[in-house]
Amino acid sequence: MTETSYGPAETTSPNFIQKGISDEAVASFIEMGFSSEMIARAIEETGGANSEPRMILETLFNYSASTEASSSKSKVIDHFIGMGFPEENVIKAIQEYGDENIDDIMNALLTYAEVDRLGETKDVNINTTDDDDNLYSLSSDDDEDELNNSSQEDSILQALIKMDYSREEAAIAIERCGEDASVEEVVDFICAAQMARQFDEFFAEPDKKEPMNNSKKRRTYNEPPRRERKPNTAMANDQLIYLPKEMIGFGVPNRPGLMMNRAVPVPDIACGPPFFYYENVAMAPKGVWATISSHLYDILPEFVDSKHFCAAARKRGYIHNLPIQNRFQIQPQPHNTIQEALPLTKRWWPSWDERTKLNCLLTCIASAKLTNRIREALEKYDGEPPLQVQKQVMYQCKKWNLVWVGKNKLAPLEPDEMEKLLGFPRDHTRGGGISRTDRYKSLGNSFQVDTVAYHLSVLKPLFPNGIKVLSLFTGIGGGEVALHRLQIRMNVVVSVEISEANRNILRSFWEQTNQKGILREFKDVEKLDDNTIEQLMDEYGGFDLVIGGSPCNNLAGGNRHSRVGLEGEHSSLFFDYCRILETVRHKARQMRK
DNA sequence: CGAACAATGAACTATTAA
DNA sequence: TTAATAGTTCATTGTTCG
Repeated sequence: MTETSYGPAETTSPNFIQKGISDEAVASFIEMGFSSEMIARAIEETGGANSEPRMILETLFNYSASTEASSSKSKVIDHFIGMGFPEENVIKAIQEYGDENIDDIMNALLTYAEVDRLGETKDVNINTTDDDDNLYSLSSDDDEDELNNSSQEDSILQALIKMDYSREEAAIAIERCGEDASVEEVVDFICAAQMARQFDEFFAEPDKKEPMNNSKKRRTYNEPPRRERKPNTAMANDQLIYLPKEMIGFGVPNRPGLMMNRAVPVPDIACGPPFFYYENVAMAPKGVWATISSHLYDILPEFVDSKHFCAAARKRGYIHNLPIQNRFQIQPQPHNTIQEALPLTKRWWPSWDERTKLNCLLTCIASAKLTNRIREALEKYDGEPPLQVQKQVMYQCKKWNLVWVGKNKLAPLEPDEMEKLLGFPRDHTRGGGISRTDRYKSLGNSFQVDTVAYHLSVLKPLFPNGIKVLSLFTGIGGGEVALHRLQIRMNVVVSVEISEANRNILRSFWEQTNQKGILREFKDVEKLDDNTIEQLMDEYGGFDLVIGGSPCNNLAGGNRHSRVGLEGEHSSLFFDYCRILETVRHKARQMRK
């Protein structure tokens, strides 16, 4: 990865920019995640100075498609890097053992990791090298209290911890699988255990079957501790759904734990068509997801953190009746770390800020005064500030998602950076008279496109001739952008969105991407009555997909004022989602007869 | 000038999980 | 304990447009 310019005054452009291709075009390719080398090659191949941006883009897509399909080697490399092994070790192992035998590579990597670890422990105090790469390699300094155990069992434990399993979980799994078990076996065990746990949690009925004072009742490890405080009585009889420790849903790319089938199948009554896809915040007040699930055919939510897809966290629950096999990612894939996604920040990132992922992108940003105060505080010190100061700065960085934009200079994300992290095209929310504040608001309330597209990708082979979509709470069109980037043709989109600014954004996206299908816009889900829905279905021949995430204002943790649960003023619109979905499904059944 | 709108910054707060 | 969290309200200042 070559760093080029970092400020408007710099004029050191890469060579290919002089060849008649506009800077903007090149910048947008880089924006999309293609490397300078690839772009140069694509320009060369499509006619040099005379090539058109469209042709270049097509060629670039072909590159990424072909590397995806033909190079099993790069796939294997990605696989192991995804597990958390350092890239250099992965390449070394593949050079040594080829890319065929996964087990051999795994064993080699474990050996390297072991060697590295022993090496590290010897020179613990020589940790303050100026090597920038240190920032981006996985740090495992926090394991210093457990040294000198080089048994196979321990190396497997280390590997599992590197894969982000908890020490406790990994240790239990190793114990159950026996000393001689391979890493794969242990991972399989953990996955099976996760599935079983999901199943148990969904079906366990603590209130009915066993009295709560039965202390023998086995508690799952992520069950919250019992409190003296009385639980919310409105929810006391509801079945609770617990959040999984690792928010990977039915699986995310490049990580272990991919499920081939749901632990709890979709009940017959909810099986498509039409398909539906519902989304909301994962960390809603207790009992909310149980209620949501009970209103959506008791389908178990899929909880996914978008940090597995991009450089920002976004913990969300999704309830849908889509198949889960053969999912794929949209291309080009987003950058995986803050430093890759925002390359201009890399230069200013201090070594004591170890973040590689941002926290959840919200609707509010930090004040300029705050970042200025931090700058003034940091300027007092020549080198690294004292630990206590570092700690306070990091607290603010994490709280407000600040990034380094200059020496001692922090700033909140710009709207275009949020667009990029969320998987939208550049300037998706720009123009059309929308204020900056409203851009933040709309973006903060949006889908993460790569995550949603991964789930929706299963629709591509099912609808080769395009689909008809009913999009509720459309917002800035996260679902539509996902479908577009999946190259699934949208024959009809009936969109319901209350905000005029957001409707404008979707309409201009529709025009800019030359959509041939019909875009029909409504304002208010509450006013979309059953008659209208049936008329629309008659007119268009039904819907193939009902997609939407209902308001989370009254569920979100950030809300100090009215976090009152699903019945809140805004969040209760969820019930309109249910009403509309059921109307569509009922009508669809009638139309099939 | 003055109304309307946009931006700013601070003070709010509690549930949940690890 | 620490950490995270698609947020709301309100006073104030800035900006635009007749």
